[in-house]
Amino acid sequence: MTTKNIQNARLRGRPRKFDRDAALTKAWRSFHARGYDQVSVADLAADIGINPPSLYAAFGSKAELFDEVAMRYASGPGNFGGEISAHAKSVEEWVVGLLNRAIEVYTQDSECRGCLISAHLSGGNAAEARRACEPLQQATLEALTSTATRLNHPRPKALAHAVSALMAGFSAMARGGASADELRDALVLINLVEV
Amino acid sequence: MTTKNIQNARLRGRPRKFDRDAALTKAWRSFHARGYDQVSVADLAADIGINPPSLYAAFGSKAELFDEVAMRYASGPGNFGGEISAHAKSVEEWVVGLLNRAIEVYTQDSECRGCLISAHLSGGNAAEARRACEPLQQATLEALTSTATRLNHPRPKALAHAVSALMAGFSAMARGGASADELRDALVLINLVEV
DNA sequence: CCTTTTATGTAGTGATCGCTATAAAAATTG
DNA sequence: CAATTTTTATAGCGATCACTACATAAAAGG
Repeated sequence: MTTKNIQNARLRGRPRKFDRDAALTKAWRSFHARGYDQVSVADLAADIGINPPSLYAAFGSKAELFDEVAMRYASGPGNFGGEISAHAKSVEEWVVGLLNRAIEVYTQDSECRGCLISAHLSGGNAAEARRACEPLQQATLEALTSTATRLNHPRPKALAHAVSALMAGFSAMARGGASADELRDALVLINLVEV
Repeated sequence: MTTKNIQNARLRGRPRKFDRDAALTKAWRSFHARGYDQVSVADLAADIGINPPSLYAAFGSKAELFDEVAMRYASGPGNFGGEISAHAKSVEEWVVGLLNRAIEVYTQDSECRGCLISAHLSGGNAAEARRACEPLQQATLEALTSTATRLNHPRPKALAHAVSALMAGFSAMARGGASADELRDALVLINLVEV
């Protein structure tokens, strides 16, 4: 490590023509909207406004690009539960807040509906896409269990599975075209009991 | 219609080498296990034990084969809710019976987990597969609404959406590897209120 | 200036995709 | 038997896939 990898360190060669971060956002939207298998490398390159060799130089491969997109999503827009979980004072407040927020997030963008991770795990996508999403889904399940434990729920793992199932269900419904109102109407009928 | 299309009427040409019904079952298992996009026509033909031209002669195209598989599934193993809905005497009995049965069905076959229809709607599968599943999912939602109405639930559409979301969630969890016990433990924490 | 380094655009690679042209095989019909 | 009908297997179609070899362009270092 003789040369520092500081963000704005001027690199030697020809400067990159495109913004790597904006490219990741474009790729994310395509993957989220259509799914890993339905987005070709040519599609991605065209969306970003570059040619395939530039995409490979910047991201390695389609699978590695998806890895990066999925991790970015999981710690960004897909992590809406983090703050809610951290501030919740009771199981009821937590679960109601989380599920209502999920409904909002899953329906607010008409192109990118539902959860990117859930969609790529439950559907029939390529093995490399599922492999990228599995640890992220596992981390979410562990975070839910941890919060349920902190809030003194008697069965934290079962509650985490219940919340996870509901979020996956809302994601699937949202991707199938259900509106936020329809999902909210459904949610008010669902109670998660404490024993 | 001079010649009757009776099932066992001897047809003229060379007899078919394979059993069409057994072929549909093989195709169903492949589509269910791996998803429409991950199963090639060559895969299907090899599973059935025939060559691609025989598959096209019998089923028309990959999309039409999937159509037939999906409709067969929706009126067969995917229709486990029909009997439960017909016999239920109360909303609670109905919903609990339906969801427990869904957990069984979605986890009993280690290769074909979850719901074929839900998986192809929520994931990123080809447009032709989604198009085949949409009316089947819609029919299920209408059947749920109808039963909720018959059982005098005050908000039948909302309850149908809630039950549908839970089933889609269990399907996604099952496809992600959740066990029947984990899903049952989650289910006992979920109550669907009547108002 | 020249060298080095990195990114770029053109133009492909081999593999696989869904699908089919063609002719032989296997049955019924007359 | 020959004619007709349908299925079969072989072989390969054009299109698209993820990916890359190659030469050039654009920057920094010396």
